Amino acid sequence: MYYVGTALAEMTMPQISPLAGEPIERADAERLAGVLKALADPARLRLLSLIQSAPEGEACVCDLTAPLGLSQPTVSHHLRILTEAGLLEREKRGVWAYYRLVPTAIATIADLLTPPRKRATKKAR
Amino acid sequence: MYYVGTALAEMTMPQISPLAGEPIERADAERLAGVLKALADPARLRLLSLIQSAPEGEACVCDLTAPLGLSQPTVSHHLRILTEAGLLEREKRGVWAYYRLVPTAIATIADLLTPPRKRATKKAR
DNA sequence: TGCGGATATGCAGGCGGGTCGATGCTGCTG
DNA sequence: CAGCAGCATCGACCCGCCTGCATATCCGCA
Repeated sequence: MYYVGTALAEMTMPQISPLAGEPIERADAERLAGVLKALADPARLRLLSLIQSAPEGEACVCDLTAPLGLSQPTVSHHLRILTEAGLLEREKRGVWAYYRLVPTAIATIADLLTPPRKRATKKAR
Repeated sequence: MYYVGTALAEMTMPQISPLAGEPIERADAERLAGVLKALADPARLRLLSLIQSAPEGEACVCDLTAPLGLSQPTVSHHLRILTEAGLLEREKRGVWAYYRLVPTAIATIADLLTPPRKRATKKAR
């Protein structure tokens, strides 16, 4: 849950294909589980959704506390987890901290989950 | 974590597309989080992988305890969670209980996660 | 320089979850 | 019918996590 940010990257580089071909390795299972844990929370799913649908695709903490109905520290906590998981990126402009989705992060997770599809090593299409 | 099995079905019927267009609803977020919670565990990911790569695409508990290095009750516990989440189906033949993947369950989750696909909503950039 | 607003961090309480050992249940088999 | 093997359930322990309150930190502004 700490360097899972790198975990996502490490899983995309080599085509691990977790639920595809052969049994997944223990280390890979823990990495993927770490990223999924970051996703497996109602508040964090709503945060991702809110940020993604925000005007410029970005939002600061002060815009997110009210829709979620959670305290500011709690929202910051969730944003931290999502960022460390590699799903969000943070940019501080002045006093505000703007969060936006890491472009292909979620799609990468979806690909890792999607089973058969015949894992093409590079691009056979 | 109990009737999430139905939750998955309820989310596929209408195209909720959680992380797509507009902000996700609270109830939908909880349903999706429930299914993701079932996935967000190393042991359960390995179980899915082991079962999926088993000879006939099915496996009984006794085949799964050794590879996982977990006790039989713990394995049964995880299989129960996966089954209730709608990811596995159980068939009892004689003394053995055979588990297999629910055909499109994981792919459905992947689809729910996969973002807009350039849904012409508002964001024209 | 000092104040105020926006965030992040520390701390603590409460709850849910992963694990195991013991036990109950069911269906084979001798 | 008795014994046993495969599996599920129960109870308990412990750890991690979600949450809020209090506080610290950072930055802009007067």
